[in-house]
Amino acid sequence: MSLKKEVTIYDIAKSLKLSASTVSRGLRDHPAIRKETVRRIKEAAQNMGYHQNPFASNLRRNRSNTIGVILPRLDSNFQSSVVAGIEKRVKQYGYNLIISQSRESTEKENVNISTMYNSRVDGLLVSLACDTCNLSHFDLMLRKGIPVVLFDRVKDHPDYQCAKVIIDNVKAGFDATNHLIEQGCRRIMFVGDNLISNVYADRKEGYLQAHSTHRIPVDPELSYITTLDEESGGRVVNRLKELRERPDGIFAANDTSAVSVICMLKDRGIRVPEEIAVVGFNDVHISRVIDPTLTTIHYPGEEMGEMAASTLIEILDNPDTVDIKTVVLNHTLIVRKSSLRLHKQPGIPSYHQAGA
Amino acid sequence: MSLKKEVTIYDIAKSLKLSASTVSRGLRDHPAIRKETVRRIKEAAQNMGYHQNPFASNLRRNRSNTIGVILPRLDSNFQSSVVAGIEKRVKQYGYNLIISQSRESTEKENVNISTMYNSRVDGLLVSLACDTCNLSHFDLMLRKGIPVVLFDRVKDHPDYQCAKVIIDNVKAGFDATNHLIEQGCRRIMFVGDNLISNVYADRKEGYLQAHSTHRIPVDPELSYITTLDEESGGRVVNRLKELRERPDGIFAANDTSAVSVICMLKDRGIRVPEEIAVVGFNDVHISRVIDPTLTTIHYPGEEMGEMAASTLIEILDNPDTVDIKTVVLNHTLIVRKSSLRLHKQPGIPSYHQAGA
DNA sequence: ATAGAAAATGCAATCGGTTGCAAACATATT
DNA sequence: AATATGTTTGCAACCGATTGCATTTTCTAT
Repeated sequence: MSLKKEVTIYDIAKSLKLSASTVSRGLRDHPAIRKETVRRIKEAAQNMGYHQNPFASNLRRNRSNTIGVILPRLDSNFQSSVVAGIEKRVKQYGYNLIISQSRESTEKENVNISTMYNSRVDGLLVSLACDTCNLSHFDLMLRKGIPVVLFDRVKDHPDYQCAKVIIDNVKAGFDATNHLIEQGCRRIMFVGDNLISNVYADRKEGYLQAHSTHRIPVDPELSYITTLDEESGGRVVNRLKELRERPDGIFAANDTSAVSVICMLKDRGIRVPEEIAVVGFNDVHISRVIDPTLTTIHYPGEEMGEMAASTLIEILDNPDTVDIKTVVLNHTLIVRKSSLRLHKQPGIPSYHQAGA
Repeated sequence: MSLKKEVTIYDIAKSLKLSASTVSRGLRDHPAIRKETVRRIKEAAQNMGYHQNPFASNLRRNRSNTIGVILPRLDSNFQSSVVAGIEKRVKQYGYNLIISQSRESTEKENVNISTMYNSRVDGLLVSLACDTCNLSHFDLMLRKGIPVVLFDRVKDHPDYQCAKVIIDNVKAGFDATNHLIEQGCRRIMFVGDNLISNVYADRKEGYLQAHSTHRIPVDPELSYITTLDEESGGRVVNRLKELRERPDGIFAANDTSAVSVICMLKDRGIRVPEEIAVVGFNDVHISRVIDPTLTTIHYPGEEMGEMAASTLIEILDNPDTVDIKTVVLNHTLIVRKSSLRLHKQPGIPSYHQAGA
């Protein structure tokens, strides 16, 4: 297929009457090579159009310079901005990225791990599938000492420590629910996905804690678990009919669901926030566009991606000295119209725009 | 770092008292190897936990089994669903994926191409940055015979044929504009991004053609070029004030912009669609959620990704016999409320839900 | 039983860098 | 001038799989 042969370090060596080792070292700025020689080598490489062959290099060094990413889905607003952040940071440090989606299935996750393993990734960045209940399928990696950094959807491994980048979902769930309570809601529905996932379990925990802080009893009937997709609103609204008493607030654990809920409530002629106040989670673009605009928890996807990537790269660069940490990023409650039932109070702005 | 050494074909060979060549051939089902031997080899490989070392293999075969993807941004609804489609198809055929974003800059695009070249990708899938006006930075790849498949945002190369996967943007622009005209609009504003990009230029061409078909004069003042981001609505609405006569319809060349426009129009108390009808492009989720729901052009992102990947893989598998083709996917006009100014006519449903 | 063909396996070179260690060269010290 | 010390460079053995060609084994036909 290709006509021209690739230029190799041997070609450079020959043209400069040096050995391949010297060229190899020169190109990587090895201190033992004289500066002048390094200059000549790099100049020749430039002129001859040399490109390092990563396979040869990786084969010898037993390293791939590649980081693998496994996440539930790429076609999600939030997750793709995380990937954008990862890509940005990883490129900065000269790593490559290979990406695959688990489509929320532990089984596919497992297949992806094998693929990543076979591609000899140096490290892994993972946000777990919804129904992943333990990390045993990562043992293959972990036993080999390949670092795994988890972000957003995380779990603990009984034997290995993994670095994590998360937000405080309990606190965030608390903030969301607390806000609804302060707005006068007393029967608040929680809409979450699979509680195996830390994000939903923790958000629910925060929901419960807010109730107990305010000494408001929790009606277990008001917790509703369902796939938080674009159609979830219909299911939530149907569920309302089955309840003995209608809720006056809904805390949905993601914006997609919250938005869908608002649409369906409006469809049924239920006023938001007057009859039912709604709070979502994620602060994706759509929450600023829906009418009424959606009160939600903001957390920084791109930053989370960058942080996860930095954390992994730090581990790769200092495999022995670095300590495995958990980074907790800040979240913010963004109050918009979907939850505002009180008149504005002086000094308390009723409407915040999301930062940046 | 890693404790256990990897199992190699030499280990398998030793345990079976065969040569490494036979093992290598056996694992790849070479016809010269006796079936029984193949079975034994594969069994041993399985038991010993053998994983092929792709670097050794790639080094020798001068192939990477990796496909590179370059696109403007990952954190876009549409583009991430394209990637989802690519990922799905590429995995099916046993290829790896490396992904990078140009962030709409030709310069970054160029850097990405170099990186991809250095990683020795077997082929490239590209959606061009907005300001990319020619394909000369791909010469490095093309001269080496590395196939490049373009999707969505495409261009022609004077010397090399590249396969393409697109929609008929002229026709789509026509459909959108034609619909507005049929709804009674006579002064239709076109909002597009950089006309260097085929997608915007073609959509505008369709806009013009629709006018000429209906013998409606086009007021050049009504074409407005701006970055089609989440803030574009403000700029569009400001622009309205500068016009001698206000438009009665707006065709925005993507949904993000159309949605932003609707929000800003509502803000100013201008009724949609009664005073100004709006049509968008892409049919992203948000267009079903905004009030009024957005009339838009639907086109299949995931399918486009799958198609682009299939096309590339076909070229890779038959480098000599395959012919370089352009695949044109279907688009559909999805009529929703943002453009509906006429009373419903019997037999013509006024509201379509997007398929699937 | 045996030549000749066909099938199965092995040898050894190769892909292109990397790296421990030895060798060559340069400079400093006495 | 000779020794010691430091600086540069080269040798050669890898890393693990692939592949053209030679060799061995097995099968077929006479």
